[in-house]
Amino acid sequence: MFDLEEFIPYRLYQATEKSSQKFRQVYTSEYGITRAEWRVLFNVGLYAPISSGEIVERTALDKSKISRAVQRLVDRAWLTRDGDEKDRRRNTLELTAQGAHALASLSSRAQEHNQSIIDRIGHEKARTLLQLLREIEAIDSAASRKGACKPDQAQ
Amino acid sequence: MFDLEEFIPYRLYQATEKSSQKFRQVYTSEYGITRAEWRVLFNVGLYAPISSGEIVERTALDKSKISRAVQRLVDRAWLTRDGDEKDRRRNTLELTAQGAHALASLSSRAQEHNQSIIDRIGHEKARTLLQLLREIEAIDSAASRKGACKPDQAQ
DNA sequence: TGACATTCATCTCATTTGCAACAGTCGCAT
DNA sequence: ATGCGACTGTTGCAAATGAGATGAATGTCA
Repeated sequence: MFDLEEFIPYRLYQATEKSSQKFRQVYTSEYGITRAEWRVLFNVGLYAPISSGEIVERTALDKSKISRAVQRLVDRAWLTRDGDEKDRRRNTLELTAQGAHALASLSSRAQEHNQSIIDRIGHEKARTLLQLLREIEAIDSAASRKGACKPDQAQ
Repeated sequence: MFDLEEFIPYRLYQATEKSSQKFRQVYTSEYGITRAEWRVLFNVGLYAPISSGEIVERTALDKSKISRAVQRLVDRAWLTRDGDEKDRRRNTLELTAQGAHALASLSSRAQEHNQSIIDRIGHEKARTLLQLLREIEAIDSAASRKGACKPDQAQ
């Protein structure tokens, strides 16, 4: 009989939720942003100048979700969104000073949070886990598909 | 500097989405159910008779989400929902024959899907991964909290 | 017993979400 | 240049969602 407890996507989901809980408290309660906004902020911080579409690829979130998250961050003056000069369909996103400050603060909290997880399970195990997760992510979704695979989820 | 790529909750989220993509196609396109409904179905299959509240605890999904998922499955005649005789606030959920049939079918698909992941990364690595995920899940969220941690998430 | 807090599930309502449709832009063959 | 398909990001809309309120059942304790 099939055992739900051994079903890898299920275990991954549960571990994701558990490991995210506290940090979600931080960015929702203290900073008033959503997970999508947090994703966008971090990605702009690391890869700016970057377009919305590139963030969609990196995060595998729906493009409309990214579009609206970007809009809210621009409204909050954490990001600037300028038209790309070479391709005017695209946006170019960058941090404002205020956004950079918020990101620095959140980064620090994320670092603490990550360290507490690593401390909990041990450094070696954490390294192993990250490596395994990268292998899971590398699964080629093009294999044996009937149609295109959609990102994001209803849950 | 903080590295998003090494942030365990982020890697977990990405791996979860990637590993769930194809199977989500199965239960959404072919069976027309949501992730929450799938969770409920499996949990009732494994632990029936079970109440809505117990599923909330097991899945860490929001109680209203579970309530509505149960409602839809009852409407679809995959579940029965009877009042508990000893505590009439509670529900007792069980599969109908039709629900059991759907679950058996979905289980088989889930088994295939899980096996394809295991084949991809290797049996030993899969075992290691599951063990590590269980350790992550076991993180005690009671440590150093200010308020209660909420389950589930936005987005 | 009676008063009152707690628990369970559902429901309400404002907000968020995913999907599809859309407008604007580009690449490229003609 | 022109037509046309592919792409980028936004928006409309129905459906899903989360937080808190509600109603009913139970527990607690004097």
